[in-house]
Amino acid sequence: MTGDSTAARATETPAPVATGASDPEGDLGWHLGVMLRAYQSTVGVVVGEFPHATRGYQILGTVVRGQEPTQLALAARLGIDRTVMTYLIDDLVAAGLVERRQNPADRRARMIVATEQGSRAFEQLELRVRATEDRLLGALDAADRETFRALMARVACAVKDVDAQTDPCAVVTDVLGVEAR
Amino acid sequence: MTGDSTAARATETPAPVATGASDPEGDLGWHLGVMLRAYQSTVGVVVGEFPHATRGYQILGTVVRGQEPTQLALAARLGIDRTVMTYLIDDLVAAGLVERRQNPADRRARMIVATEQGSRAFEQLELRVRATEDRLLGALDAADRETFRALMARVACAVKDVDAQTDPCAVVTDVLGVEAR
DNA sequence: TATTGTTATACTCTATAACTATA
DNA sequence: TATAGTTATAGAGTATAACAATA
Repeated sequence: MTGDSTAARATETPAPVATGASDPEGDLGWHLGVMLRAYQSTVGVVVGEFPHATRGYQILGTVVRGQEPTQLALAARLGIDRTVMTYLIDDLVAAGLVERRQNPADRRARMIVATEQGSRAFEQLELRVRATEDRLLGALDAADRETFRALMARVACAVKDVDAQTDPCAVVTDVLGVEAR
Repeated sequence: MTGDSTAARATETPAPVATGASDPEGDLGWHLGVMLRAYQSTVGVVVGEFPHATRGYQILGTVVRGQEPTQLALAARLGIDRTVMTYLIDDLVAAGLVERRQNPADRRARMIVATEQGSRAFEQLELRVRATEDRLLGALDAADRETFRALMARVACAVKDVDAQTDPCAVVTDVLGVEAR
């Protein structure tokens, strides 16, 4: 539907093209929004069977990888309020995907670990999610896609560092090594 | 439900690094979330004087550039519900940044145009926003940053096309339904 | 006293539906 | 009948504060 809206633009302003920096290419915020909405409406559907869709998937993924085992660390990493994290974990536990365990080193903190079912479910879903992500990046060929993912990772990890919430994109090394081990 | 979940994945597993695809580098959703939160907490502060921060800024930018003059088109482009757009425009009008005008061709539709004040405010803010965005991409040198922005634009525009909400990233040339590219 | 997690409350944002005025 | 916009209401999501348990 190409609406030939005649006489759209009002009388005075003659040149809609704005100053140099004003090209849409530079609208990073808009690009981010578009991508996130697309992500939610595609990946979100794929992981829709999970308690909280993309967030449940991300939590489970972090847990399966053994990163950030405590609720607070999970919340910080995923940008979720700790009071919200309680509910999310509740639902993941109810679904049998993760478990709360006591940390002998710090009895205040709960360690979140994936159940067998949770690990399997995540493994299966992850492939589909990756495929969906790739389709999301369909405008790029394989090489550009990898470049994009790498640049994205660098940016996100640096940002994470700036925020100083938790460790940056440190590769997973050891789970319980926070205190013991 | 719970209870007899047998030894979920406890201390036995020494290698938390998961299967091939499971490296954090590939977690596009997490990267997107990190970036968006960083965007909101940096650019959002810069444009904090605007009625609705980043969204007000994005709306005003779209209007200043002469894209999507009607509220519905604005809403579709920015992924905002049309009932929400009413309030947002209300506040932008109250702030003297934009105006609602009658479209003589279709008296149902309102055309949103930027006021002088709005255009000036946006021009000034855009420079600061761009600078903030660049700081957000600080992990990348100038060349990588441009590459990233370009790839991002390609992805977002293709996604937009898939969603078929409105026209894709047509370069702004003319408001009157001239399609670029 | 500070921290982790939980709960309850309140607030913000968004979606749903109904209504108007135009087409 | 369908579309653009507005308004009102309800819902989901989120943050704030108070609390208990532990450090």
